[in-house]
Amino acid sequence: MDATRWLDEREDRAWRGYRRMRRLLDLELARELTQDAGLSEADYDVLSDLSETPQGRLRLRELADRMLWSRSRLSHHLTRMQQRGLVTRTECADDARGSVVVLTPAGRQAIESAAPGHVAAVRRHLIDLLTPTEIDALGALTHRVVDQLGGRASHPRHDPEV
Amino acid sequence: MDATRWLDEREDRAWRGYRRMRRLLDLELARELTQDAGLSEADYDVLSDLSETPQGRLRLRELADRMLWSRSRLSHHLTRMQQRGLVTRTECADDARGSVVVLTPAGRQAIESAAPGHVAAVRRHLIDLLTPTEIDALGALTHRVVDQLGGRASHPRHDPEV
DNA sequence: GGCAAATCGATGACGTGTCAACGAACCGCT
DNA sequence: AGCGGTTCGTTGACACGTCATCGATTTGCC
Repeated sequence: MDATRWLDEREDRAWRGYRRMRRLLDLELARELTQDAGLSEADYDVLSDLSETPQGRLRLRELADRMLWSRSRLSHHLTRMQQRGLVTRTECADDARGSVVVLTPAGRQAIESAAPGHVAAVRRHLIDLLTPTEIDALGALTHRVVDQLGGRASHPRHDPEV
Repeated sequence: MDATRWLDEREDRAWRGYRRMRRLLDLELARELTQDAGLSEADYDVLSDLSETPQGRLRLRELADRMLWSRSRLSHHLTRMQQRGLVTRTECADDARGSVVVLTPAGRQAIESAAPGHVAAVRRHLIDLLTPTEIDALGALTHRVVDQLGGRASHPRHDPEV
């Protein structure tokens, strides 16, 4: 019994479009970002999240959760960013296991000078191409999907089982 | 003159939602795919594109272009898939430089048994969560963005300049 | 207090993607 | 036919992500 409900024409169009947009948008934004600011998207996201905190500092675990990254990935990536002088690691006061990621002046400088161009690129290639209605629809739809996928769970879920 | 037009609340909601959905949806679909079919998303896409051709064969260049992959990436990936017996390489009749990727019976078997589950997952986590209006909006919006980014161009664009 | 279980972050091995470079073949022009 | 420029696909080195594992600590429970 092949009861598979394949995608109809409209669904297929949406799905293929989504995947294609996903790929092209990523390539282009990454390209402009490295070219204009010497940062990867990963770098940008780390710096961005850090700069949104009052102190420019976050517990490693907290940062990983916000970004939906594994701690391992973040740890590796921070090692590289640290070598470039964008962030530093500090001991965590209230938990001797933990470490705190801190934005360096150079890091803050980097994100602040990269942000305007990046936002402009996001506008140029996505936001400004949509109608207000579409913006709202996209916001609604994506959040619904995220909620359904359990947006709060950290990423490397060891399957809490049932 | 900091004339940067930052994202307003709605735009920000759409942009963050998109990125979060992108990440979570990918993780979940990849997880189910490996678990249920022993395939990565990359494997699935390669097999899927191949199986959509009448002969189950495509010029390497052609496949790379369709997938928006670099030839290098595809070549590396095919080497691995070939070792697993999912595809083979054949010489190209009308161009001695080229090679043709061919779906093996095992490869066809793999995609055919993986497809129903994958489509079901796409429905469960995305398509079936959207209203018909949203489906159409998503289709329209993504295609517009893709067109604007020059959807036809192969990926490693050596900037045709101007 | 004391002990098992869980959490935190780092690390090494490995799979995968990117980039630059290459040889081979094709194309267009003379 | 010959020659330069281009395209095809492969390869090796390197950057990045994942997974399993580890030591150190914290937490929960008795």
